[in-house]
Amino acid sequence: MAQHTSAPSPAGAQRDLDSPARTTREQILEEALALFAQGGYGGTSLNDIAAGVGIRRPSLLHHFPSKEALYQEVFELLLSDWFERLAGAIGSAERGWDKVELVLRAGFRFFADNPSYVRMVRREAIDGGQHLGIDLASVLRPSFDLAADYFEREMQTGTFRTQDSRQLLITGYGALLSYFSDEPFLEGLLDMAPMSADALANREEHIVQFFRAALLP
Amino acid sequence: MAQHTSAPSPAGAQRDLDSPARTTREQILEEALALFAQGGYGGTSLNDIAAGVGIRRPSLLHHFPSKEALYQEVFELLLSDWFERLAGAIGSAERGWDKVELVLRAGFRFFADNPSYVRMVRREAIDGGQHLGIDLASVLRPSFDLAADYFEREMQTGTFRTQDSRQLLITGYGALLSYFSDEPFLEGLLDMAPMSADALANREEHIVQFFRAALLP
DNA sequence: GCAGACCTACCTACCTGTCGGTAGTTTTGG
DNA sequence: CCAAAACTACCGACAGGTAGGTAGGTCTGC
Repeated sequence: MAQHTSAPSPAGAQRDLDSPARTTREQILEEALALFAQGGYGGTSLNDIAAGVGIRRPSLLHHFPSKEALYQEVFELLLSDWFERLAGAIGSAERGWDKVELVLRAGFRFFADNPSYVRMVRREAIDGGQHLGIDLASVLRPSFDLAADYFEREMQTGTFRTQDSRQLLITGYGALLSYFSDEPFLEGLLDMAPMSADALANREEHIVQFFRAALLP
Repeated sequence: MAQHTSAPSPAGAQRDLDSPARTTREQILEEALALFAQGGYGGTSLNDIAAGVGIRRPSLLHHFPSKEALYQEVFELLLSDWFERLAGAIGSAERGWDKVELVLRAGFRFFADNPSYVRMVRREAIDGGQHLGIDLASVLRPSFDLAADYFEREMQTGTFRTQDSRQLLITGYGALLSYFSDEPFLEGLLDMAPMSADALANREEHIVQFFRAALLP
């Protein structure tokens, strides 16, 4: 809330031209995202983040009042990116299985593009939102309920097999997120790097095919 | 290694009679499991663990040489419990879907009985085994490969639908673990407590039914 | 000249692990 | 049989290190 909207740049003028010239604030957010995702809240020090940006810790604290405030802002950025990216697929006019596949693929690709997001969300889901002012579950709950309603409607018309829609969503959540959040572990379980283009294509097709088999009568 | 083999008890005499009278060492392991699962390695201090047992930190370090050694022993205990509990289901003589259902249910119930185990494993999977001498993936890999072989054989005989067996296992892993590891998050997403008997029964039936639908032709 | 960005130096709180010592029990040997 | 020796379990105090956060000064660009 109360977006500072990139304080230093005059009025958001030519931002696309000098895109590599990010403000220090943006660099901090970027570095913080990567490190929080990698090491969690407690496992990441402000020194690490500052060093990654190339400044000292007090300079970082000039841009953000505290570690917790920085973490919250990273998380808010994450959530707004998430909603923005999935809005198209969710709001699409498709029906039945086509829409599910659309959302599934959009989610998968978003997570593949932003594995750090997945790891941060997963950590927060495990911890139960200790470092977060906002409650992750209450933010996601409206979408969750809408999705459950969608499945139930399609089940009643016979488009999908009848089953517990919320359990289905939880399973989908687990299938989508686990691959990215547990990538360091899967790395040792598979013969190929989980984030390679080939492996990602495999995974996406499997998920789509798997859910189609479970949903269509 | 170099097992001390329960130093205090004289010669392992009547251990079953005074089972509630656990040794301090056992109490430490128990408390450490709960706290490591809840807060992770970095988020748990030896003071917290010692306080939970009712002793001071130096006394705890009398029983374990270091925090890392304690963590490793907790994890080894976890893994041996895991293998012991699932050995029956995995070694069963059943074939085809019946065996999959057996293992699925055995795993589910083991995790339901030991949610702390799931949370510790999940944290380790995310972190990639930073605090562990052993590598989780290499320990689990033989079972993983055996399971993949099993699925592939059953697919070739037409018992199961043909699909990527390793992707299938990863999806099963995600479906089973996520429910327990992310319980604090799911608590806010559902209307019932995820670990209540009703909710657990729901979840178990969903998983079994879901995988049956995806596997059977 | 002044505001924003950055710095060094410092503070307090907390962490793990060690040291020296104590009380009580077990082992040993004469 | 019993006292000396050894061992177990515990503790308070401390050392060394790192964390987040603050105070105050310097530099730079408008």
